[in-house]
Amino acid sequence: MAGMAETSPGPGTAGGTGPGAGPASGTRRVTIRDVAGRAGVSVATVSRVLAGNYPTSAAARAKVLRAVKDLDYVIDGRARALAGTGPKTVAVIVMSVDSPFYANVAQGVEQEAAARGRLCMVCSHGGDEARELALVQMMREQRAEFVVLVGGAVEDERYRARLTEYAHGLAAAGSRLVLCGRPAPGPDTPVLVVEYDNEAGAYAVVSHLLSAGHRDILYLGVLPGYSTVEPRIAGYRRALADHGLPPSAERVRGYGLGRSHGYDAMRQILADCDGRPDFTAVFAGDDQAAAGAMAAMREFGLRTPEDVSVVGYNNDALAQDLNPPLTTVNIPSYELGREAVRLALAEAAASPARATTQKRHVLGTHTVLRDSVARPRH
Amino acid sequence: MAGMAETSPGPGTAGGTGPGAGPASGTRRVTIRDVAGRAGVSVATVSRVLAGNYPTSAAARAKVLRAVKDLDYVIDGRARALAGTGPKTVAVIVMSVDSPFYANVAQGVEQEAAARGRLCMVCSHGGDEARELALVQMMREQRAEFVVLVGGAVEDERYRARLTEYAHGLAAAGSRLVLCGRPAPGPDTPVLVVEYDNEAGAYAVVSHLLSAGHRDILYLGVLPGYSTVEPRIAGYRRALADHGLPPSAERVRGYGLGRSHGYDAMRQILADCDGRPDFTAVFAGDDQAAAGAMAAMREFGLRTPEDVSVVGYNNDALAQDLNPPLTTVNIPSYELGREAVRLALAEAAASPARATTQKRHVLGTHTVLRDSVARPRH
DNA sequence: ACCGAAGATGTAACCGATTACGCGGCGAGA
DNA sequence: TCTCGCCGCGTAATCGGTTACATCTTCGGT
Repeated sequence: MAGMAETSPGPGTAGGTGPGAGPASGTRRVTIRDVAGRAGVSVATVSRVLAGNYPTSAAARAKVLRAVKDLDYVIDGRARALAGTGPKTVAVIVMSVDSPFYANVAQGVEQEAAARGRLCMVCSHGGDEARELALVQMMREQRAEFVVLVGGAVEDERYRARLTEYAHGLAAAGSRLVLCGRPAPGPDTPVLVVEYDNEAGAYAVVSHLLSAGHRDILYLGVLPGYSTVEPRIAGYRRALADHGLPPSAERVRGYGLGRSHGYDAMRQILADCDGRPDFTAVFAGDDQAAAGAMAAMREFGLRTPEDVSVVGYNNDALAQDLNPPLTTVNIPSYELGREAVRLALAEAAASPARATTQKRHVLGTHTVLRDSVARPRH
Repeated sequence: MAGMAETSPGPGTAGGTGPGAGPASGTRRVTIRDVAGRAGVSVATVSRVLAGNYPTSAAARAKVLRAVKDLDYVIDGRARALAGTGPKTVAVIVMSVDSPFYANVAQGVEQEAAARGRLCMVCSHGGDEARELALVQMMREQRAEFVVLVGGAVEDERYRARLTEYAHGLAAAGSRLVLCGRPAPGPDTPVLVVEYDNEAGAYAVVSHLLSAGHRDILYLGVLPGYSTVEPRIAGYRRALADHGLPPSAERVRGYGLGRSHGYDAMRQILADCDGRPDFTAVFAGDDQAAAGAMAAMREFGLRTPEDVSVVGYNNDALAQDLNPPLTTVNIPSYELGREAVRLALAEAAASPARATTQKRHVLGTHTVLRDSVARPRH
């Protein structure tokens, strides 16, 4: 099907049989009543034929289908939704679809939702809290089956309170809030959480640097209070400590993630030390920052990995095309999205009445080894 | 807040309307009638207060607002849509949100639509035609104000026919089809088109190579019949011809775009010529392919741009992080999305009744110069 | 020939909003 | 004091579907 076989006279040409069948003038929308009239049956029969969930005679079915085709009838999704049938919709709200991480998560949600017969809305607020709020409200109004909120945020008390309000509001409407890549705002909030282990990923990749012989490792990209960044720094610290290094070995520098922040921060750092860094390796908060840092180092004549080793975080597509290809931590962004949907659906099946529980899934990370790490010079 | 306790006797007790008044357990959704009951006014008043488009007394307004807050009432977007008010929705259908180009266009549509009070659904079919069809159908059912279809496609007769059917179907439902980055399927189809000048972009970047002294330029990345690729090859050919080179100078090789195709094709080519290429520059069909080609060349000991110059197409974010940074053709992907929305809305304002016209906008491209081009060796 | 079950279809009551229409109350002008 | 007009508000029709319930066949069993 879907083949539009049976070259029906296109909607433009559909003249044919009926009275005033030409869609050319009739500006009113074609309703189920029109179909019923043309087929000579009742609206109930039309509805049943179209839904296919009730026995109908072959004769009636044929007449209805014919009328539908003649009139080019398209059922009204909103009316159908109002009546309680039709496909459910789910929503995913991200900061921006430009970023590969968000895009991947959104893609995962989309795919899994589509596979389960839901249609999916992807919306973005560009970091604007007011817009985020408006989006959640809209999804509540649309009676979205659940809302996936993805990405980190600065976890201050005010924001946590807001999240709690979202969750309760959604729950009250029979819906659900799913947090993706960010922790729950509190223990009693009815949210579903799908996370990945930020701290462990950081621990592993820093351990990799340590076992390559590095002792002076710079962490690049601070974002105070940010829920995805703090654990990475914590993992960095724990790795250092576990290898017997004193706290004085910690070097945490540079504000912000993303390419330009990484670039600017590294330029500043290298300028301050006159091009002779006191570190032999860099752990960048994300791959974009790593790319920026590498660009800055190149400008100072520092080669990767001969002079300074570099590792990143995220395993963006770009990581493999840097020169040299970047060793980094893979986060299962796509799976994160799929899992969010699965979790929400499973939860809805388990307790259809009202969301009250909180569930949490943690997906694993792993470091992917490429060519940006070597043993330190000395 | 969102405390939702407030000892309200539960929605439904106010009017005592329904047969078998809801038992304590069945948490029915709170409707406008519940609000009216609690506020001691009629549903009309509630609606008017909430819409704010009709004079209401301060007393009534206060009571209604109070009841809304107490009951945590959220208006039903579907019912409102059915009644003909509420925000309109627009849809954008892409191949995948993973790809930077699609993501950018989607972002542009999203932003512009949001700025104009529409809510926006982003959906993707992974190149699956059946799914694309289903998506368009769904958007028709949702009565989307317009549907943006983005990206190239192989332009065979069958596909063109399909597009024509989409357009007519949407037009019949009072909606509109907007094509983004792809030509109209025919002159009489009611579609809106926003394109960028593929051919001119290719012409410009190849001219850049030519004026740097290159005479042996390889085009990499064929995709027969594909609407975005063919013009690039045409531009390449025209540039060569305009510089007085004979058709025999044309070298068009390699099937497919994307990183892996570029990598594989270049490996094959270099293997065939034993690492001694008969070209001094490469024009890759997109930046990803350029990245792959550069990786392959590196494996053969060929440096960019000292041994071979490289240019790409798209100006993906990745282009600036390749080593060396890639000279490429910028396409205004973000603007493409915004313009699609503007065009559709302008058109809808112009002829509210029924879409019948076809409009076309072409956005410009420009080449961005970076470090991947040098004068040829000899 | 009669009765009841099963099957197909029609009627009308929903779903939850918006809004045209009509009515009561109140202030102003005669 | 009696209208007239306006303002605020309630009643009910409407949007376009779904579906419980009633109705009308038709058919098999005895």
